[in-house]
Amino acid sequence: MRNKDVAAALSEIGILLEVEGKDKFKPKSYERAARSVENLGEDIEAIAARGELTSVPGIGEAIAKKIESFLSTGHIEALDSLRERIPVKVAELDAIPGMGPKTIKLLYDELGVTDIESLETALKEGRLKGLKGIGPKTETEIANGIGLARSGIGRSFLPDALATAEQVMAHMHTVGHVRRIEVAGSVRRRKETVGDLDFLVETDDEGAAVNAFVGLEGVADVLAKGATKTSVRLRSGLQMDMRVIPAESFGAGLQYFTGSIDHNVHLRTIALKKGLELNEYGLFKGKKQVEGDSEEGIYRALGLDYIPPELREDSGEIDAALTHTLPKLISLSDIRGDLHGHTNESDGTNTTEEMVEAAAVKKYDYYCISDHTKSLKIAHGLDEKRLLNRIQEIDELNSSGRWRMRILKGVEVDILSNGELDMSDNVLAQLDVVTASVHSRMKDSKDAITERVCTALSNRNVHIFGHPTGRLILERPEYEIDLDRVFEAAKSSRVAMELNSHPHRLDLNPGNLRRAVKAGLKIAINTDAHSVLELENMKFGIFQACRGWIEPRNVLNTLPLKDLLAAIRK
DNA sequence: GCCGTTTTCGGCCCGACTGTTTTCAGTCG
Repeated sequence: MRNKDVAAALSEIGILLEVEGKDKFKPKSYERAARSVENLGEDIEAIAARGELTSVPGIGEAIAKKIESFLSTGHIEALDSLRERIPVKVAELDAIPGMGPKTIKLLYDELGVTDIESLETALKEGRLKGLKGIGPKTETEIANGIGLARSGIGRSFLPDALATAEQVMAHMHTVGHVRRIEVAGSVRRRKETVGDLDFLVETDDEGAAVNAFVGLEGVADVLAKGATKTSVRLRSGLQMDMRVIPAESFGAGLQYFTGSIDHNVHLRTIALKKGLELNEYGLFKGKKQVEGDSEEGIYRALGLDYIPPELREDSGEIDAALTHTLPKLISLSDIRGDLHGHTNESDGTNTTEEMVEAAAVKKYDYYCISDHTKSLKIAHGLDEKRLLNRIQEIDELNSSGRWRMRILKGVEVDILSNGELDMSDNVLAQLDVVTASVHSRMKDSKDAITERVCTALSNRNVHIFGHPTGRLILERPEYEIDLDRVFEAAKSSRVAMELNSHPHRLDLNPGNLRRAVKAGLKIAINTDAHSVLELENMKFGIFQACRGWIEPRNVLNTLPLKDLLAAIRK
């Protein structure tokens, strides 16, 4: 059972209640709970098993009971009876831009529309005409919305979104009469994937800024164009919003549009309790603006330490800011080396020397070459003989004196299905850093994978557990694994958890990073680079580490070489 | 339905834009 399924069920209850229209606030509770579950770092089943569901923000007694029922039976009675009363695929219809609960209800009551198919038929037959509140433009909007929903345009990976944002900002600077432009939203929070881009602009010529924005290369559609807010959709499907904000409100605007929504709601509640009011134009006492030009000022005025965007998920950061216990987050400059990288000896594209040279340019103190092992045939993995040759080769490179940086001898050894390692112990013992990873039989049972991993980590030659959950974002879910047991085993054998920095992996996720550190484990932030270019992915690992509240002292590869080697020695 | 430095009841973020309206409801973020 996946968190996504639980979130979808809660969200459906929320939308159905909204369509029903009896209560204004109940639907919001379900939607809040659904968001909370969706963004949970941990498997909801594990939390339920501990009886701690109500400790999740937005989940109280009633919703906890419903989740438990869903986990054990696959059903929620309240959802079943709602579906009976309103037999409409509300999630499907709600996903159409421009369609909300009121429109769904109207179309169901008047035309019997229950899903995208019947909506399309009703449109084609012209049956929407004459309905109260639906004119020709709304009809067109719904028709276009169906196309968008069908095209399945979803979320973009952070690196792609960031690259687009950089291009937009550069262009706006040259033609948009822009004094200042920032990207806010989930991009600024460095989420793994983002659904749209939010820009904040300070300008001396609003008209010029708006025209520059709607005239950007690749704009397919202008969704809204007002005095301060403009929305466009690119041909790629990505939606971009721009808000024009005056200088005295820029910090408030940045804070507001960075979100997350739950962080903001929490912040506004604190403001209200202090007799203040917070909106995108500032922090107000009555009509008087108390703060607004800087984010720092707003947090300070609310009695909070400054909260970095990566932490703004309403997952404890506001309490920590109140009590001055926020983490001192890691940054890219804390990283002294990279402990996981491939070469063309296995499935990488560059030679060992090319990878080493590129790592040296980064002024690392050390770089670890860790190719795959023999059972990963598709990656041309190394057997004992080839690995021994590599050891000798790296010794020679180190003694050549060509680099000040130390090249570490490593391997990414496969964890076989019985928990044994795909390389003999006496060869592993000759290496500096051994990362053990799962690359096969990912659909085995939770018990099988957990047992297999715990066995592997008990091998005294293993230093790091690579990409611990095996997920590929937007592509492949995590394999089922009991991380609590794995963390326990890793703690007793002094094995670190990898934070794999590849933007499609980012494994461990933020919630699991926090739990790993809480369990007393060290984190190794590695690129797993398969090419020189991928060494740049370290920054995405750092973003993710920040989202996981990681401090430099939690991380293995912030240590100088000597300390690193001492730390992993067993 | 959730939640608590106005705590177990009574609130619940709030502003911008659009379309179909003659003053506002619905959607969105």
